[in-house]
Amino acid sequence: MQTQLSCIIFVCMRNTVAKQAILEILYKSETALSQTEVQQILPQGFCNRVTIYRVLDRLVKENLIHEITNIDGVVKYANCKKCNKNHSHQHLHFSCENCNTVTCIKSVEPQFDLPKEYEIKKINFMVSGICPSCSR
Amino acid sequence: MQTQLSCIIFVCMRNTVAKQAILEILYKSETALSQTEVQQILPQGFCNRVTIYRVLDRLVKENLIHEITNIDGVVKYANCKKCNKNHSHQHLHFSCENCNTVTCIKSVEPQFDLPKEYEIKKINFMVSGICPSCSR
DNA sequence: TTATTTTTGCAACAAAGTTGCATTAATATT
DNA sequence: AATATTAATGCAACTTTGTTGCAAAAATAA
Repeated sequence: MQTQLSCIIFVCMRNTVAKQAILEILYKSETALSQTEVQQILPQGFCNRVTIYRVLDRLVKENLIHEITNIDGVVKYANCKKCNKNHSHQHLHFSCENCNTVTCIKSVEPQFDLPKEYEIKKINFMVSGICPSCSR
Repeated sequence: MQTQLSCIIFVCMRNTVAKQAILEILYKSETALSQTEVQQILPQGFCNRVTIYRVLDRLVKENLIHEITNIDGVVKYANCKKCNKNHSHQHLHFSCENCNTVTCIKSVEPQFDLPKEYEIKKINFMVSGICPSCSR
């Protein structure tokens, strides 16, 4: 099974209305979105909030989106449009205290060396402050 | 007012029993601790959990400890023993999926350049996986 | 068209964290 | 040393985020 949606091709997971809608929202969004924010964008009563959580989980597993834990602890999701193929997600994320948006800064990948005894599975590089639009 | 406690000198905040105990726990700990973990170390019924949250907040304001948002969204706190004087907290934190500990790796400070339009206030560099003790 | 398997909705729950307010404790003042 | 002041605490109630089990519905496969 293989289905085409606006920007990308995906396989494996069932192609439900909820999945299509949520994926489309994330691919159109310039910023990372939380479950709550996705729900606010979806038409009222479109689907249950648990469904949104579950769809987001599956999209992560399929490497179509990635998870970012914001500095306030809330998880946000961003599309993998310009992410590296290896899905390390080492790029920086900026969280604006003012407008409360989280943005992927895919051009900035902080470099570091960790002793090889550490087995790295996930990276979450988060910087918060005031974003360019809010600071002018 | 100025009081001496085991490792450091602090000013300003009232020197309560709860504060002393919590600060001491954090200065003796090799790993970052959550509110829940601090509570488990304190003697049973030592103080209310809300008090722990509030003491932790105040210790952060006084730059005696720093906040780390773990990859699972839970906030942990670590002492500032070997932190830079500027309190940027740019060092890496490692979260072990296995033993669920978060450790400051103060010797590793990932480097990056962000356009100056971004006003940086907080840094949260988090890497998760398997720590050395769990991987052997 | 039917069988199979995944997805969804619902209700209930859990964990982390916050708030308001009255009481208590620390510090400052006299 | 006694009292006044202000900060810290306890308690109860609440909010938000996220999770789980299970029956019903929807996708896909046969």
